[in-house]
Amino acid sequence: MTRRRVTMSDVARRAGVSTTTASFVLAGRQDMRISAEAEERVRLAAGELGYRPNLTARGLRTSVTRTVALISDTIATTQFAGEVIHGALDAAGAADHVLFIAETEGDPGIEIQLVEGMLDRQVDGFVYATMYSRKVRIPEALRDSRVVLLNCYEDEARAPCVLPDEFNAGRDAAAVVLAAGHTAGIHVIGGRHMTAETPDGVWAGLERMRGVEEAMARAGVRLDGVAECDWQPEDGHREVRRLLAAGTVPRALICLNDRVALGAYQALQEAELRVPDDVCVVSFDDSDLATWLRPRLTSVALPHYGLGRTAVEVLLDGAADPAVHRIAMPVRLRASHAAVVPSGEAAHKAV
Amino acid sequence: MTRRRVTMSDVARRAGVSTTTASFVLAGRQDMRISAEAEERVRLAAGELGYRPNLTARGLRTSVTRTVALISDTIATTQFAGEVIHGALDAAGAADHVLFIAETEGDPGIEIQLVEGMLDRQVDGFVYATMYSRKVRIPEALRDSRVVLLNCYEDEARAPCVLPDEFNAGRDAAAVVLAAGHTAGIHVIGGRHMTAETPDGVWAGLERMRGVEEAMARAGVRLDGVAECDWQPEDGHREVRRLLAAGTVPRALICLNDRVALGAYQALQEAELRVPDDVCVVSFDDSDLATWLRPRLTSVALPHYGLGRTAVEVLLDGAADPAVHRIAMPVRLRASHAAVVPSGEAAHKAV
DNA sequence: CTGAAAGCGCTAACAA
DNA sequence: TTGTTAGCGCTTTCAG
Repeated sequence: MTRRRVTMSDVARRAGVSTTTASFVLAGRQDMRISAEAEERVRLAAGELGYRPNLTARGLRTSVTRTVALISDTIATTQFAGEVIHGALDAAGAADHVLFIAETEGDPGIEIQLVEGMLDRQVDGFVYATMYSRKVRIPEALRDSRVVLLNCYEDEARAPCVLPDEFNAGRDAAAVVLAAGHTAGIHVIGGRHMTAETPDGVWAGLERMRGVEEAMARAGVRLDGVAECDWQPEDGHREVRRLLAAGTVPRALICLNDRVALGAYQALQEAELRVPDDVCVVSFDDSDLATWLRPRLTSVALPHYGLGRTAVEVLLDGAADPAVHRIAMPVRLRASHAAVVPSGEAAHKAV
Repeated sequence: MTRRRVTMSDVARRAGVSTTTASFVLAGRQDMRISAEAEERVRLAAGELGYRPNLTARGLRTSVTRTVALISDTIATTQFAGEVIHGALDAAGAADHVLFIAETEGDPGIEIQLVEGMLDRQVDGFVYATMYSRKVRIPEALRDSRVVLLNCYEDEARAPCVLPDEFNAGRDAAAVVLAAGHTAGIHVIGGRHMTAETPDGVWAGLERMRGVEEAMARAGVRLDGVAECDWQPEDGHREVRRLLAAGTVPRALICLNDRVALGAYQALQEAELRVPDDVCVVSFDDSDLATWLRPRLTSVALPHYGLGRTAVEVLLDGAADPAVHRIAMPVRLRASHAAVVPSGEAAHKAV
C-alpha cells in the first residue's frame, strides 16, 4: 500500500541515461550540454513516473531546503496573526518555499530551543516577528543565518526590517479630520500609550502621534487634548466620559485604535451624542470591529498582509543591506467621519 | 564567520570512538551495550563541542523528520487561527516536533501542490483543518500519510478527527437560560444557518440547535421562535428588529454566535431594552467581542486551543483508529444572562 | 555530450 | 563491547 517513492535513478534507468544526465535536465541546468533527445527522454520518463525530487536528500547535499521559519513572540495568537501569516505564506509559496511557524512566548529559553530546532532542520532563513512594534535584539543563535525583522527593529540594524508606516498613518488620520473641516475641539484618545508599564509610550503610539502633530501643525490647527492611556475599550470609554463630565464636548476624536474607538462610541452613546453628526471619530488598525460598529468606523489600516508578504520577499530576495521597509497604511473611509452639523439639520450619512 | 557545524564524526573523533558508538549513545539506545566509560566520553565530547544532530541527514536515513504540517483551507486568516495554531504548536513542541503551516484557500489545485511540497520534505504527518466545521474528503495525495482531521469530518471516517462538542454547547447555552428562570419568550437568532448558500444549515448550527432543543424539551419549555439567517451582526440586528416590530418582546435570546449577539444588542438598544434586565442574552464562540460588549456577553466558548493541541497530540500519539474526539466547549458566564426583572425594580448586576 | 564516483551526515546490519 | 561499511537520494567534479 505505501508504495515506494520514485527516485531519480528510476527516472534515469527508464530514460536510459545516467543519474547525472537526469539530474542536469531535471534541475534545468544549461551549463552542461545535454542532447535534445536525451533531455526529451528524461522529461518523458519523469512525467510518466510522476517523479518528484526528495528535498531532504537535496537539502543534505546542497544545504538548501527551500524552507523559511517565522518565529514570533506570540504573533500567531493575536488578531495580528491571520493576515501576517497569510502574506508570509503567499510570498513563500510564490518562491516555492514552505513555512515553519513557531512562538517563543517571549521566553528566551524557548526561543533558543526553537531557533536551534530550525537550524537542525537547515531552514534557509528566519523572519523574526513581534506582536507589537518594538525594539529587539536578534538572538545570538541566529548570528549565522539570514534574518528579516517583522514589526520590530534593532538599534544595531544588523538585519533588514519591515514596519508599518505609522508616521504617515498619523498624518493621514489627522488629514481626514482636517478635510472634514474641523479646526477646533479635536481630541486624541490613547496618545503615545504612556502608562505605568510603558512610561515612554510604545513605538506605534509615538510614530502615530508624530504624524498627527505634524499634520496639525502644518494646517495651523491645535489639538485640544491628548489623553494618554492604555488602548483597551474601557480606556476609551473612561477618557471620553471624563471629557464629557468636565463639560467638554469634543468635535472630533482621534482614537489610537479601534478598541479605544469602541469605548469612545459607548461613552458618546451614553451621552446621547451622535457619530458623526455631533462628534467625528477616526481610528487606527482597521480591525474587524471597525466594520461591525455603527456607524462603521473610519480607520487607518495596519497592513498585516503586506508586512508578512514583504518580510518573506525581502528574506528570499537575498539583498543583504539592512534596509528598513515601511509598509503603507491605507485609510479606510467609512461613516464615522464628517464635519459637525449644526444641530437641527443633522444629515443622514449613507453607510 | 559561518563556522562549520560540528558533526557526529567530530564528536566520535574527540571521544576516541567510532561514529557507531557515538550514534548509539547520542540516540540513547540501550539495545547495544556500550561501556559506561565510552558513553561518558561521548557525552562529554558532544557537550564540549555543542553537538546538534543534523535532522536533514537523519531524515534522509530514517525518513522521519519530526515535522508536522498543518494544512487548512483558510484557517490562518481567521479569528479561529490564533489559538488553534498555538495549541498545535504547544503539542508539537512538547513532542519535539516542528510545525509547517499552509493554506489552500479552498483551491484543490493549490491543495495538491502544498501537500506534495510537504511530502517532498518528508513530513511525518498532516493535520487537515477547516475554518468552519464541515464535511470534507481527504485529498488523494494524502492517502499514504498519517492524517488527523481538525474541525472537519469525513463520511468514510478514514482518519481520526477532532471537533468541538457543539451538541453539549447547545445544551449548556439553553441550560443558562433555563437556570435563570425563563420559561417563555425564548427566541433563537441564527438557528441552523439555513440560508440561500447553505439551505441545509451548517454543522455547528445543526449540532448547537440539537443541543438547545434537547435541553428545552427535557425542561418542558418551548422555544417561541427560531430565526434562520446568516450569522453576521447585521443579521442579528435585522432579526431582532423584526421581532420587535411585530410587537414581540423576547425575554431571552439565544444567539448563534457573538457577532449575531452584537447585532441583537444594537437592536435592543435602539428599542431602549436593557440587557439583561429586560432581555437575557446568551451566545456562542466567546470571541473577543464577548468581553468588549457592555454588558459583557455570556458565551459558550469554541475550544480553539484544545482543538489545535489535541489534533497534533492524536497525530503524534500514533493511535491508528479513526476515533472522533469531541472537545468540550466551556460556558463563560458573564453579565448578559439573568432572570428578567419586573420593571421598576431592575437590579444592577455587577460586571 | 555523457557517465562514474564521491560525498552531504547520519543509522544500522554485520563482522570482529 | 566496538568498528567497518553500506547506503538513504541527490548534486557535482572530473574523466572520458
